[in-house]
Amino acid sequence: MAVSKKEEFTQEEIWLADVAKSLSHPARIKILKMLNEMNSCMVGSLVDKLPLAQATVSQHLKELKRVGLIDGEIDGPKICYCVNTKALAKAKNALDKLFNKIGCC
Amino acid sequence: MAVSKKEEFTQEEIWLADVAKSLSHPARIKILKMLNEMNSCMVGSLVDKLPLAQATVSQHLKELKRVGLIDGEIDGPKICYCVNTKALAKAKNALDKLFNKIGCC
DNA sequence: ACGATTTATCGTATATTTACGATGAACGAT
DNA sequence: ATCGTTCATCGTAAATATACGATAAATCGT
Repeated sequence: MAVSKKEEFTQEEIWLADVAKSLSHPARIKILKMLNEMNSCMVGSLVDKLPLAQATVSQHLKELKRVGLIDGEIDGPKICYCVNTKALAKAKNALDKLFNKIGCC
Repeated sequence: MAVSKKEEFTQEEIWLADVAKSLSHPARIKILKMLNEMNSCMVGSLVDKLPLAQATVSQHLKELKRVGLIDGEIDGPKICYCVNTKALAKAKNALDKLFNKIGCC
């Protein structure tokens, strides 16, 4: 795009769009599910179960971390990722609010 | 990307990611709100209230239509867009389900 | 039929996303 | 101190997204 017009919207709209963007790839949806289902949340475990290279998984984790949906905790040479339940709740509430608002035409 | 790996995920994950993608731009968030708030849902009315050119708004509408969140109804030379409440409810339920599933690590 | 109005589509430029191999940085173990 | 393990980052290539002006298509009114 020539220039982004995103800054012309409200902070709430920009933030919500950003959260949606972080959920806009099936790998990231799956990662969020896996972080909850698996005992271990090391990056290697995720890479093993995803059809993606380690570098790519790391990029997806970075995107989820960017919007705060997950946190990474250093554990020796490994890193344990986990869902940030607070951020998750905030996102859920905002999306619920949006969906409730837009009912019908 | 060299090649998309999206087809390696479940249909549910792909679809949910697609819905999230359609919500991943503030203009599209705003359009959904406006379609509900405004009496008229003609494209021209949307263009008037958005900081974007007509062609760009049309593109955003196309994206929302692609995933089924809105429908367009021909009304003479104009087109009246409205939210598809059924698709909206489906999206809301799927997102709720996802958010409820992923609690904590 | 003609002109005005409304919206979609085309063409295009630039930015961002997705993907991977290679490399680097941090740590534990020997 | 060195080696293997783990993960992030860099560099890069290709796909997709965003934005706009210009143009086409459809419709209504005259």
